[in-house]
Amino acid sequence: MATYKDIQRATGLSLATISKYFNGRNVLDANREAIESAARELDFRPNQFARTLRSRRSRTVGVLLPALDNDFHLTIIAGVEEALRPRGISVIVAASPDPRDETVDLLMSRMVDGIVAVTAPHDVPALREAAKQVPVVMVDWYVDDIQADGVFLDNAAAGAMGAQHLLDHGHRRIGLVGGDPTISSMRLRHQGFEQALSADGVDVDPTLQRLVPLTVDAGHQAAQELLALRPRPTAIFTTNYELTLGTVIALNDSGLRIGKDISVVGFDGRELAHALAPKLTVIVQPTRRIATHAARLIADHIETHPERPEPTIEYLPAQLIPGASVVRLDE
Amino acid sequence: MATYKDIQRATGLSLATISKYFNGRNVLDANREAIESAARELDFRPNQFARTLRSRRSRTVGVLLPALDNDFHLTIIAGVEEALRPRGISVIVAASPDPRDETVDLLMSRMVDGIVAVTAPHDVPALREAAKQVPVVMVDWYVDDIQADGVFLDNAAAGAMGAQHLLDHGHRRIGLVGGDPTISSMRLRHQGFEQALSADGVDVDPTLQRLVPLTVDAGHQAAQELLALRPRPTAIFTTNYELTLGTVIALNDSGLRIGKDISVVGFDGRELAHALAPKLTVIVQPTRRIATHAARLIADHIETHPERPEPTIEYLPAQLIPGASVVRLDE
DNA sequence: CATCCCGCACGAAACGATTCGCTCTCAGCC
DNA sequence: GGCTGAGAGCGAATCGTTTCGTGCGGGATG
Repeated sequence: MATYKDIQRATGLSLATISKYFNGRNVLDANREAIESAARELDFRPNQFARTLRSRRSRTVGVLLPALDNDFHLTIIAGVEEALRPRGISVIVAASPDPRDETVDLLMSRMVDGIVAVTAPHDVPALREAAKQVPVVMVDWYVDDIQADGVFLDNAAAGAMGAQHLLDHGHRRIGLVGGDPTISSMRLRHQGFEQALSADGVDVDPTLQRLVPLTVDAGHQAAQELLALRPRPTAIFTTNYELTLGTVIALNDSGLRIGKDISVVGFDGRELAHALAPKLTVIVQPTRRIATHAARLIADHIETHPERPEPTIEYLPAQLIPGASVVRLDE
Repeated sequence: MATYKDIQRATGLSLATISKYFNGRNVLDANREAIESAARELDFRPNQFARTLRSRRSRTVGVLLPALDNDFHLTIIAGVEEALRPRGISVIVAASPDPRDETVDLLMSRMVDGIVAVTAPHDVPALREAAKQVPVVMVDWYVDDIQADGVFLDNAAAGAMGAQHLLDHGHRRIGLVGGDPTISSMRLRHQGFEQALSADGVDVDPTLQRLVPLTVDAGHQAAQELLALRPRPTAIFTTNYELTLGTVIALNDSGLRIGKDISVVGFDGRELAHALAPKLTVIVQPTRRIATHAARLIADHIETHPERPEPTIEYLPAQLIPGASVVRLDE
């Protein structure tokens, strides 16, 4: 690998000038050309590690995740990488299911210039520290008392949207398969759901609700329980993709026909929704755009280094993709 | 951030000794304890960049991908990261849809210790170069004439498996929705399919085959074309997830009932397969295990540095997950 | 015409580790 | 008792950049 020294030998310029060139600062036209041709000749690329060591900037951002086993998290990585690549910023992935802070430390020891954090609560102390040193953007999971930007789905509105759609079709006895309320997004979707019911004068009935871990199996079981109730709910709303999947499987197994015998509004999984017959009506979040926004916030911070204005929190709206899984109930 | 110098100040040891300790080499017990307590005290973590600059080892592997928009690629990232995390190796993601080699160069300039390459043909020249400098493991896409390990699905067997399952159920007129044969995996699945037919004495009929780009829309259209044939194929085999999705949608739209009026064997998408009613019979590849194997090969190379034995190529078997989408044809 | 800047270039000192020779100690052995 | 060699420590050089403090030449200014 060629170094500045090789370029120096070829051009006669000082290392400082060469450095300037590669950092986009002004250099005499003649020198610029000399450097460019030498660099081309030598197939030169600046050594990132030397750069980072000296300048303490790595042009790398870390994506911090609790796990890597679901589509949401994977899509976040993809979106961030895609948004940052054109700016010449690399992405380093760090995931940790176990409740230790060392993952954040790992990123910090790699001198990331910023962190996109889809974090679970256990990482919070280290993350709070990290946020004092580099820009942090929170995604999906809300954390209090932290100097960080955030990009979130408007979860309450998403929950309300699902409920409202069912209410508009005449449903009053609506089952909910929701997630553990210690997860902020799940809590908010649940709240939105209940508020929409109340606003329409429908009593909130806790026996129709199941708040469970975010797995297919848990969703499956929760849906089975709801189906066993008498009278049965006329509709089920699920607030997470895995739960939706479990619910759909439970309904198929039960012999009930979605969109005929029972109505369903699912969450995320546009592809799945489209492939089912009848197509599933779902609330989808703009995951890719969430990632892109987060990446943009980070990149802006990195490029305009010192100034750190007040944290920005963005809420992106969910969207209802109509299928044929909701029956209109005539009174 | 504390440095070796701070530890030196605290312990009175030389930098060389401290370095030894942090590289797992032997140090007197007394010194070991002194360093450990000083490090704890100072919350010390060695600076990765200084390390890498000097030692030319980064404890980082690059994952090179043509895109980040499908489940296979994302799962590869996840699997590699998960397998490497316990070994203290980080993952850096590089994706590039456009036919330039600079992505590989990016990884090399980040001094990755190895590359897991799910690459498209355009990256090949740079990748070949890279393979001379660091261990490379190819995944999914086969590349000739390269000094690299490989982990692949046994694609021919997978293709044969799908065909055989349909043959065993009495199907003779089997439509194929397959992928562009310039993609090695697609070509092999196709070949396996045809060989299974021939071995069973069934003529290969090109009019029943559609080899198209790997998108839902292309699959949708290909399936529509097959359905328009007279006589209609009694079964369709798809050799890729996106194609499966498109085919299922086309079948639903057509009003034909999968598992009654027509049989289907899909590819990948275990979740989707499970949620459909009736469940879809699919051939699935062990994507996560492919990633894990690739990661292990890389890690082994990294940890036993100098020796580079003959390339290892591993083939992992696909698995047939039975659903209820294949009818038994009685003659 | 002397003066003041401004834009660039330059040499040298970091950045924080690893590594290359050496030196020192001490145990084992004939 | 002297010789040998293994094991561990040490100082100094080094990796490839960035950055700081200067110096220099020339156009604008009064």
